[in-house]
Amino acid sequence: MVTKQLLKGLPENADLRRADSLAREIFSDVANKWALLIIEALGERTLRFGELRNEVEGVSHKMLTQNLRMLERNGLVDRKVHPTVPPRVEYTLTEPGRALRTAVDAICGWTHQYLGHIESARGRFDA
Amino acid sequence: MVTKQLLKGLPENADLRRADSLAREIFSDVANKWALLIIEALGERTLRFGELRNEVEGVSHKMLTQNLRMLERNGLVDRKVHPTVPPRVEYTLTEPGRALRTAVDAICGWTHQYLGHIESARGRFDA
DNA sequence: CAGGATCCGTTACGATACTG
DNA sequence: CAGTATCGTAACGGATCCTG
Repeated sequence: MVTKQLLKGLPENADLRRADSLAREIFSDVANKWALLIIEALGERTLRFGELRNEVEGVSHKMLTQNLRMLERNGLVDRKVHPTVPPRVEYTLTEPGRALRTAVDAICGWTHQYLGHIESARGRFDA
Repeated sequence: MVTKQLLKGLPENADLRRADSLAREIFSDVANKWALLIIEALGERTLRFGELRNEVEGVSHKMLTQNLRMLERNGLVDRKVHPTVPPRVEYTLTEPGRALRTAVDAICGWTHQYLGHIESARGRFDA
């Protein structure tokens, strides 16, 4: 997908190329720090905007809304607005979102597993 | 890891907080589009700089070198320079790199699996 | 409380030119 | 061929304003 397909521009591959560019687009959306951290923070829970802001350490108001809109647009999170005052907006991972989360979990697990390994690699490189 | 730890600044948690910030740093390094695409492109193979540039579609010379340095520094890729002329530089995933690749594979698989799902979600959202 | 809009500095990125 | 350096532009991202 992600790597180069050796399509020679044959007409019958038109939809294949379209799917490929769509996949690339989705990958670009999803493969960014804040999106992945938000997905990880949501987990199995339903969280309000403010709660999410507390959970995802370091995220700004702007980045949170921006990424939440993107995730909602791609159908990874469900956004439920309660028409109260003050407003209450809850976010939950959808099924595709939860499916992606298992991959994010793997990355988080990997990070911890190789923490020491990476730290010493850095030490060697920086010398 | 990634989500907020409720550490109250107790001295005995100093190293825990350090590990956490390191984990965050690594996560930020790794959770970016180009890094993940490079890891995916390398796979089990050993590739030269130019080959990698062809495999990772759309990557610029600059982004490729920049991300390769970063991955090398973190010990995810091994860089082997052959002292010939013209120079020949080969890149290979290390064991930690291959471990991370399984997670990247999962994301790629996910992308394809939910492609149609996401496309229709977008259609609904944009309406 | 959620979130849009604006301003503004910082970084990412591509293009180009130059070295061993 | 691989890599560094520079430069100009575009996108990112944070702070701060305002609205329902």
